[in-house]
Amino acid sequence: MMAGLPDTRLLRDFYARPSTTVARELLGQRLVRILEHGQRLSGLICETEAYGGPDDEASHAYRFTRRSAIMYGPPGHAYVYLIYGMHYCLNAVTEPDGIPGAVLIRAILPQENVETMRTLRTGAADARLCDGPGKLCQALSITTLLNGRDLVTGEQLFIEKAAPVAAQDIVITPRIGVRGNPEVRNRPWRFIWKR
DNA sequence: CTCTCGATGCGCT
DNA sequence: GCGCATCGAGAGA
Repeated sequence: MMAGLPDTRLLRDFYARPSTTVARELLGQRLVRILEHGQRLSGLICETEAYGGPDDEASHAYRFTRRSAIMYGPPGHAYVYLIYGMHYCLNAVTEPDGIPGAVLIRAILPQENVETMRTLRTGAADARLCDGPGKLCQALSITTLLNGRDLVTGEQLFIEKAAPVAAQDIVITPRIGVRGNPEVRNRPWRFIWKR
């Protein structure tokens, strides 16, 4: 970025906080993907989930493995993984370096260059373009090629500060697809922006 | 609208 | 070899 120009990108300190705080505050922020040919795709984040470490059996970082290592590393990086052999999921790594955590981005409201997203998601109705973690990755052309990218300094994937979301417009529920003991299952770690 | 089910590759035990 | 932080198609209500 050019010195002297206003920078709206979320900075390292934003991510270096508890995962639940980051998950809540990511609502309303703008996820930006710059394609190889320079086209800018974006959408406002409207659904997130927080994931923890060894105290959270629903999290990949429940154990330290090669895949989950990134969640133990410095905040503000992308964690992208393949699920069910065909869909990708995008997370932002949270918590200070050494403390595991991440926020799964589950849905966005498409904003810029929606025509391109439609091309990447042929057959999907507009209302269904980006309303799931695998869907938004397909719409924004996000794959494991972007795993580990720095969201604070990178050029192809980052998050910009946008209008804050009022607390009254946020619905909080347990996370989707989580099994295991009820205490973990029922944690209110899913955040939805109801517009 | 709801429910069920198959696809498909890889990380981990 | 098992199971997955999912999606879309198809059936039924």
